[in-house]
Amino acid sequence: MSGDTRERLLAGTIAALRDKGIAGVSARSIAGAAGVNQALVFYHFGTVEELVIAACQGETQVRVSQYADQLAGVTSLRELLTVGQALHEKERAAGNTQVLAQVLAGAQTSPTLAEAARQALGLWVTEIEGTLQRVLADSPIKAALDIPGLARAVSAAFIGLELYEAADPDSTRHAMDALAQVAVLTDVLDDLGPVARRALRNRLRRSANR
Amino acid sequence: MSGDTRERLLAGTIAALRDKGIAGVSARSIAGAAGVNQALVFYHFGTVEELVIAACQGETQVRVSQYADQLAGVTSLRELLTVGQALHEKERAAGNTQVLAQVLAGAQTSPTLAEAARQALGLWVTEIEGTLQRVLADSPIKAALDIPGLARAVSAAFIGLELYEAADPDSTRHAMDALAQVAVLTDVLDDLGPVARRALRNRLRRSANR
DNA sequence: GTCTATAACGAGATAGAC
DNA sequence: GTCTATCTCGTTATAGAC
Repeated sequence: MSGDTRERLLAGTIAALRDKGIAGVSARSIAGAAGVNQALVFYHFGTVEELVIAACQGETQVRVSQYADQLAGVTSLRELLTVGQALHEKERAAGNTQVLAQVLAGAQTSPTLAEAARQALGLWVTEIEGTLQRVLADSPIKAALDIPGLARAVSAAFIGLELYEAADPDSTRHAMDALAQVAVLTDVLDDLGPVARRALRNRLRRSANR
Repeated sequence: MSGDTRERLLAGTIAALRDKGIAGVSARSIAGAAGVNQALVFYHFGTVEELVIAACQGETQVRVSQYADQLAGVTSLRELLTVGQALHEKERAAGNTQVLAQVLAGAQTSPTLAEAARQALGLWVTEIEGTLQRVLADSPIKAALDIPGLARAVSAAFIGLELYEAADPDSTRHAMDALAQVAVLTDVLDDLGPVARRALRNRLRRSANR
């Protein structure tokens, strides 16, 4: 039953990454979590690193597509933040953002791991970028913002928050709340009257030229 | 020459953490980077983990106090972002934010490492929080924001960006630029005329009550 | 495809000479 | 305080029985 073993190993890798971090993953810890023999890691994936890469890719694809529908329904920045927070909660429980964060930490050492992390994060970035583009389509602040860059900043910020949560859960909750307030602020900006709107546009033009 | 060896080991730990990540640090790799005998790790610090904790604490204290002066001179959010970017660049070159990120990644496994990361990040958070408080003292957006939470979010975001940079340097640069634009936006908000200012205040009050 | 056994090596940590 | 030598264990990875 080869297919089943492969799946078990992939799931076991996610579990090991989540529970022990990048420094704690090994063929043995993965096999233990998967409930299979250690040698099968090498039979099916060649090296531990290849297995980690495969698990990270597969998991991220599943997760991103799972949230694509919800993100497609978002119409404001505040809604986006709400979805983002729900996402963060679920991901935290399932431990998948942790996986991304740990692979990213491991990417420091290994170029192949770095490439895998880049691609996995790229999936999230694409999704967020599209949503931002749509949500801000009619906003006066759109012209002032580099949306692709913003999507990348948001993605990176979530990774940082995920890591931070392990060290200081209370602080992380505060941080999430603060981000929600920032989103409200931009909503307010979006919602100004025509006079303020014009002032804003001028002010932005001045800033851009400096 | 005990003091010297301790220093070498602490510096070697930073270097090892920077170059090999949390998964790659070991008594041997640290001793190699420090140019001392492997057994001295245990003589001076008991365990590898204790050494990592000591190095992280010491390095962060030095770094934070090094930037305290610059942060004290900041008077606007945009300036803060500029200082932040310069800080990020220098830290990147010296590899110290990396150290924090890697320790944070390792904090998943070890409660003692988690505590060390919490304290180290707390030093940055305190500094940033104080600066934000000062910079936003006269701002209409101050009331709408949870500044302690914001300081934590900013700190976590920088950690995420630091990790991201290893995997995708170009994207990270874009993200940093986008963040600078967001700061400009808040500066604009700060700089509105009295009419828009009042509208903003009302709008924020409504948002807060929802 | 899956298992056991094992080779080869690096890890943390300690004992003891100097 | 520093070194060498060593113990014990966990690691990757492979060979070969089933």
